Formats: sequence, C-alpha cells, structure tokens
Amino acid sequence: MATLQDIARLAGVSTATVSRTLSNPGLVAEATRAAVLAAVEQTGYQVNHAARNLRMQRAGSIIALVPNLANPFFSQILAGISSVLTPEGFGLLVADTQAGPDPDSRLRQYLRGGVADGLILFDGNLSLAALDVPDSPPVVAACEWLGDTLPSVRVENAHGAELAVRHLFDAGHRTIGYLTGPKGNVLNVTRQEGYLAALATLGLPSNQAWIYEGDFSLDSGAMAAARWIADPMRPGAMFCASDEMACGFMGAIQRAGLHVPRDVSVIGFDNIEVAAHMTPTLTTIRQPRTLIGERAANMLLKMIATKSINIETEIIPVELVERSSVANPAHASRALVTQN
Amino acid sequence: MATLQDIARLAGVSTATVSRTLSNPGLVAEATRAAVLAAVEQTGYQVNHAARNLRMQRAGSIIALVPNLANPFFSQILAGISSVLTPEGFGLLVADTQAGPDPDSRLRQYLRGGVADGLILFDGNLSLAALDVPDSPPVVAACEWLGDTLPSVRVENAHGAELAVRHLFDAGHRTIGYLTGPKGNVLNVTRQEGYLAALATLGLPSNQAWIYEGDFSLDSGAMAAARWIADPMRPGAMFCASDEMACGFMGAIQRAGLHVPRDVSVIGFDNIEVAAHMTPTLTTIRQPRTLIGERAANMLLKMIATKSINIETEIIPVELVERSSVANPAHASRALVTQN
DNA sequence: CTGTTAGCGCGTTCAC
DNA sequence: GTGAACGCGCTAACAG
Repeated sequence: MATLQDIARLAGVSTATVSRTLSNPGLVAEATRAAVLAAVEQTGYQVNHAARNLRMQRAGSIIALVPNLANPFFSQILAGISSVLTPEGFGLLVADTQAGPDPDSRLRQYLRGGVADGLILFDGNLSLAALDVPDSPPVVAACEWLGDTLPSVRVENAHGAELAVRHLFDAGHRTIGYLTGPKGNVLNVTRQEGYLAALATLGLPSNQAWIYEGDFSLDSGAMAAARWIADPMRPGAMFCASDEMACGFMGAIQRAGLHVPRDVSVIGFDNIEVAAHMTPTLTTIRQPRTLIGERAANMLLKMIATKSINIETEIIPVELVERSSVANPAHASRALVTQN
Repeated sequence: MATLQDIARLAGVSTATVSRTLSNPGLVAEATRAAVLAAVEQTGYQVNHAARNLRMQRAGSIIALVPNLANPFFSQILAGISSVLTPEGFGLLVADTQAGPDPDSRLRQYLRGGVADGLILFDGNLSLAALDVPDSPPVVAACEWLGDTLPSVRVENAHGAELAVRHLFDAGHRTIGYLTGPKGNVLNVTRQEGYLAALATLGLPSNQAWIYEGDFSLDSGAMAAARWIADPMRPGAMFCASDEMACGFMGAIQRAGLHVPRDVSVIGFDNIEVAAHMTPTLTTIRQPRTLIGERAANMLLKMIATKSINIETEIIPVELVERSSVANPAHASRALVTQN
C-alpha cells in the first residue's frame, strides 16, 4: 500500500506538497501538481484515514444509535442520514442499543474515544446521565428525545394524533379508542396526550377502557384486536400509535370474520410503505422518515462544523393520508344490513 | 481528553506500562496495575481509536455496502451483522451504492484507504473489476453475488422457487405464473430458473405470457396485478419473486373487486414481517435474514482473523411458510359460485 | 510556491 | 516487571 512518502519520492517533491496537492490543490503550482497527480494515478494511492483522522483529531464518521436495527422504521431514516453524510465525506456507523448488555455504558464508549465526530440518538430510553461526559462530540436526539438539554429533531406527534382523531370524528365516529405504544415511550406519551386533547376539544367522552396497550409491533396490534373483539364496550374506531400495530390489528380483525372499516375504522401512524397496499388500504398520519434523517444529519454536521451546541429543536410536520380504512359508522351499519 | 501520557504521569509509571495494563494485564505487577486502573477510573480515560488503529494498521470496523439503504429488507440483515460485530469490537459502517454518482469508484474508495477491515457486499450490480485492487481487505458477497471469485453467503433461491411451484401444484394449480424481480438481478434469474425447472419437473406447461415483469417493489406488484386482470389467458396462481410484490399484487387484485385466494392464489418470497398479518395472510418462502447477516459477518471476521481468502460459499436454507393466500382452484370456483 | 520540522496518541521492540 | 525510544501516515505551522 503506497503512502504519502512514496508519492513524494516518486514525484520528486516533499510530503507536504503531496498533502497540499490532495487537500488544497490551489496552493501548488500547475507543474508540480501534475507530477504529484501522475504519481498518485500510477500507484493508485489512497489516503490512510486512520492517519489523517489522528492528525486532524477527528473520526470521519458519525454514529446513529437506534433501539432496534431490525426495525424497518429506521431503514429509511438511515438512508436519509447517509444521503447527507456521504457527500460531506463522513461515514455512517450504526449501532444497536439492544445489542450489548448495558446500553448506557455503550453510549459512553461511543462518546469518548473519538469513535465518531457526532452522534444521532434514536433511543429515548437511555439515561441523560450517560450523556454527561466531558469533551463529548455533539449529540442530537431524533424522534425520541430526552429532556430539553439536547438539540433534537422531532415530529409533530401530538398534532398527528389530533389529526387522526379529528378525521375519525369528521367521519362520524363518537367512540374512538387508542392503541398505545410501549409504556413510557416518549412518542407514545405525546401521541396519547394528543389523542386525549383532541377528544376533549371535540367534546367526546374519553374512556380508560378504550385505551388498548400495545408496543408498536405487528403482534401487539393483533393481540389488541382479540381484546377489542371480546370487549362489549368496544369503540367504533381505533387510532393506532403505529402503522405496524394498525396492520396487525386489521389483519386479526378480518381473520376473525369482521371487516374494516365496516365494523371498525382504523387509522395508523407513520405511513409505512405497505400502508397503501393493504386490504383495506390504511388511512394514516405520514411522518417523512427520509426528511427526519436528513434534518438530523444536517443539524449534527452544522454543530460539528461550528463547534457550537446551541440547543435548537426542529419540528417535522406530519399530514393525514386518507385511504380506505375509515368509514362513517352509520353507513357501515347500513352496508352491513344490506349485505346480509 | 485524557491520553495515555496523562494516565502514565498520574500513576507514576511509563506509557508502556499503561498500555500493557489495558491490553495485556497479565504482564504487569498487581500493585502497578491497581495504580494504573485507579488513574484510568479517575480520569475516565478511553483509548483513542484513531491512534490505536493507525498503530495497529486496522480500521476497527467493517462496511456493509447495500444497493438501497431505505429497503427494509436489509434492516434485519444489518441487525444480524451488528450482533456478531459488536461483541468482537468491530463497528458497522453502512453505505448505499445509490448514494453517490459512481458506485464502482465508491467501492474502490472503500477498499483502499483502510476505511474498513472488511466489506460485505449486497449489490450484485457492481463490477467485478472494481474489486480488483491490490492489498484490499477481504470481501464477502451476501445474497447477491458476482461470479465465483468471491466468498459468498447465498440463499437457496432456486430451491425456494421450486418449493413455491410445487406447493401451488399440490394445491391443484396447473397454470402458474411468475412475477419477476429486476431484469438481470441474480436473485431474480435464479428464482426464475427454479420456477421453470419446477414446471418442467412437474410436467406443467410454461408460458412466456405468464411471466410478469416486476422489480421487487410494492408498486411493481400492484402494476402487475393490473396486467394480470386484463389478461384473458392469465394463470390461476402467481409466484412472486418478493413478498413486497406479492403484497402489492394482492392489494391491487382485491381493490379491483377480486379475491385472493378465490380468484388467484399468491405465494411470495422472503417472509417479511407483515406477511403474517395481511389479508389474506401470505404464503411464502422464508429466508432467514438475521442469519444471513450473522453468517456473512462471521465469514468476514474469520477471513480478517486468519488473513486468508479461501473462497467458500455458504448456503442458507429456505422453507415454505403455509398461510392462506393459496387455495385449490376448484374449491375456489365452487366457493365463488356458492357465494354469488 | 515549496521543504523542513514537529507532533497527533498509541503499541511495541529492546534494554535494563 | 518496567521504561526509553521509535514510528504508524498524515497535516500544519514556519521558514525561505
């Protein structure tokens, strides 16, 4: 493997000149530059990143810490991050907080040691204390945030919940349930608050029994459906805190011989790709995942470049995507009668 | 940020001793070791990776190069990779061949420069020539492979296709179509060969008109459904080269007022998570994605450790997952008659 | 415009 | 069992 030295020798110049030619070509004369580039071409030289990074006191990469890499929700976000990092010459390291035994200590490890120049945090369950290391690289919290001490990229979660409830209301629903995410999860808490606030605004009753517990997963949606079916006081519409749960819920409902939206209207949150292809197609709240990744990456890059840590918060808008999993309950009953 | 020097000074020993204490504790006396560790504890010292890597001539990470990071198919594979890399102290870099302008040159960049100690390739469209760089770190091709010059982790694609066709045959189907992946894609080619081979084995007719073109995506599945509906000679069953397409296909079929499996049986490939929750639930060929990632990572680590490049091929088994998107066409017709 | 020099922080010989 | 010294490959002052 050729080094700067080799190129210098080959081109008959000093290593400094080679270095300059590669990183700041304007500073070097036309002729020498040509000689250097020729030598580079000839040897197929590539800079050694470890050496450059050591010298420049940087890592050349940023790290995304997610709660579960296997969750497809993050794949599009990672793509967004990658798309802004790559042109800037940064690598993207990914790590899973669930991979090791102690998430907090792993976080510490990443913050020290110069593994990365910055960190994007997607796990709201980490402790703020773990972040408190001196001289740590900048950190931005994305999607899930921890307190107000970190710059963050968030989504209009409460607003999304309100849009969902309002949409069900407009469709004629007066009994609207909520299928929750994991207990304590920030996203879930915020969406649930939005749900309750919307009910209050619309003068609708809220009922603890209409809140079904889930954990964002497909299976938890299916399990909630079983409870919904068995519930004599079940609501006529369900707002699910994630599309995956909505999907699991609808599937189980229909396997039980019931029908969406005839027997229950369903609305999700996320707008995952399959939402548009399910039967019925799923009405949902879209959160632009690529954009979330891009914004988080940009925010982090800005912090790295300016070496400043102004704690700003960027809010990503959501929007209702109307499809066919929501229907007017009166019409639905009528259709039911007609059909049977 | 504390360095080895600082620790050495604080503990009253030399930097060599500190280094030994951390990487080879057995070589150092009990008392001095305690002193060093105390100093480490006190300062919260962490080794500087850039320096260590430079000294040890390694990168401390491996890189996964995927054709499209946003594709959720890879998320579970990445999780598998990460789960074996993390305990071994390697980081996982991810990169998207579509991110930049020239995929091949980006590949070259990763192979030189010591960015990573190894590379897992998921994109079969890269050129083999780009891989031909001297002193490049080990590379393993996963899922999609290029020639036989690379160690690879593959899935029983042809066998999976045969399982699918056989299953449709056993259910009573005699006209079986194939919804393809992208033209030229290795996975698609192999699955199509398996499909044709199975038809031949079973003495079934093969018909060019029953081969519908797709590209693995949901949308291409939906578009194929439109063509299927318009086709007077359409087959009674479709084997789709990916679950996403099967999903898009079924959705469009049902939005058109037809019914799966009454009007057409559908079988997919992958066993993505939603497959078990769709309406109807999707019969498919399972390929264990986490396992693929784990195996590829292990193979790469072994190559890194032994510095050898024996070109082995690991084949990951697939299996049929029976659900409810396949039915006997005779029964289906009868049901149709009964119902109307 | 270019060369000389001096480290970045660490692991590792080679003495003692 | 421990310390002194060297260099991994590179960039950034500082001269000239």
